[in-house]
Amino acid sequence: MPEGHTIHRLARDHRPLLVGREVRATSPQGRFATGAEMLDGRRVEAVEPYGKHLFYVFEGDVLLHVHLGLYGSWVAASLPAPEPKGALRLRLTTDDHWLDLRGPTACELHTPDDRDRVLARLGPDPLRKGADPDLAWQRISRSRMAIGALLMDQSVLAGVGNVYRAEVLYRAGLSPFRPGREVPERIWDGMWEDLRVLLRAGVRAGHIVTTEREDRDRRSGPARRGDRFYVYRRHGEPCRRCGTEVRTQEMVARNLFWCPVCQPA
DNA sequence: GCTAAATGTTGAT
DNA sequence: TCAACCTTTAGCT
Repeated sequence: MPEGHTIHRLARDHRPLLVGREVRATSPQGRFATGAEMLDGRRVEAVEPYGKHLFYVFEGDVLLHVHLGLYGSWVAASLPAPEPKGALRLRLTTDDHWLDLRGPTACELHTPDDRDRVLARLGPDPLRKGADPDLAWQRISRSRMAIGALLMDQSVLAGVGNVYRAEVLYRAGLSPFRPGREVPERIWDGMWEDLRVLLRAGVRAGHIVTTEREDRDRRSGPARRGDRFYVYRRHGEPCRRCGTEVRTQEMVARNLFWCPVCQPA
C-alpha cells in the first residue's frame, strides 16, 4: 500500500481529525510507551507528508515521525474505539475519533532538527507544491546507474516505490536498464509530469491506477483487479499494447517488471 | 485453512 | 546480504 500517494492521502484524512485538537496517546504494545507519554495531552498543530514520511507536529516543537515501511498501517474511525488487539504501536484519541498505528518501520519522536535531517536526504516529491524536478534531473543526468534504480532512490525522488517505478517507465516507453545519463531530458520532463498526474490520481482514488481506459477495455470480458497496471506483477502475461510477454528481474532488491518491446534497451 | 509474497527501510553481520 | 518489522492478500488445497 504505502507509496507516496498513500502517505499524502493519510495526511489529508488525518488533518481534520487532529489539527487543533488535544490528543490522548497510548502504546498498548509498549514499544512506543515513552513516546506516547510525551505526546499525551498535547495539541496537534500540523500533519505534513514528505515522500513516504509523515510528520505530526505537536505543540512545544515535539514531532512524531512515522514511516509505514512495507506493511505499516493507520486505521481511523469515530469513537468508541475497539479494544486494542495485537501489536498496536500507537493509539491517538481525540474527543470524537481514534487512530491506530500498526507495524510501522519508524514511529519516533523528533526535534525540528531531526526532521530537517530526514528532509535533507529526500529528493523532490512530485506531490508537493513547488517541488523542483531539476534537483532530480541533476542526479539522473549525471549518473551511470540504471534509471530503474534511480527512480527507487528516495534521495533522487521522494515518494516513488516499486509500483510507480515499473508503471511510469512503461508509460514513458523507457527501458529500466538505461543509464540515467543516457535518458533524454525530454523523456525525463514527461516522466515527472506523468508522476504528478499518477500520484495525484492515487491520492484521490486511495490506490494506484496507471492504465488508460482504452488499454483496460481492450481485453474483452469484465475488468479485473490486475487491469490497474500495465506491467507490475504481470510477468508472463501479454503486454496490453503489443502482446509480448511481460518480463521480470530483480533490481535494487525489488522485482522489476517491463515489456521488452515497448521499452527497448 | 495454509503458505508465500508484497507497495520499504534500517541496522546488524 | 540478511533479518526484522507484523499485516494483508493471492493462490493454492
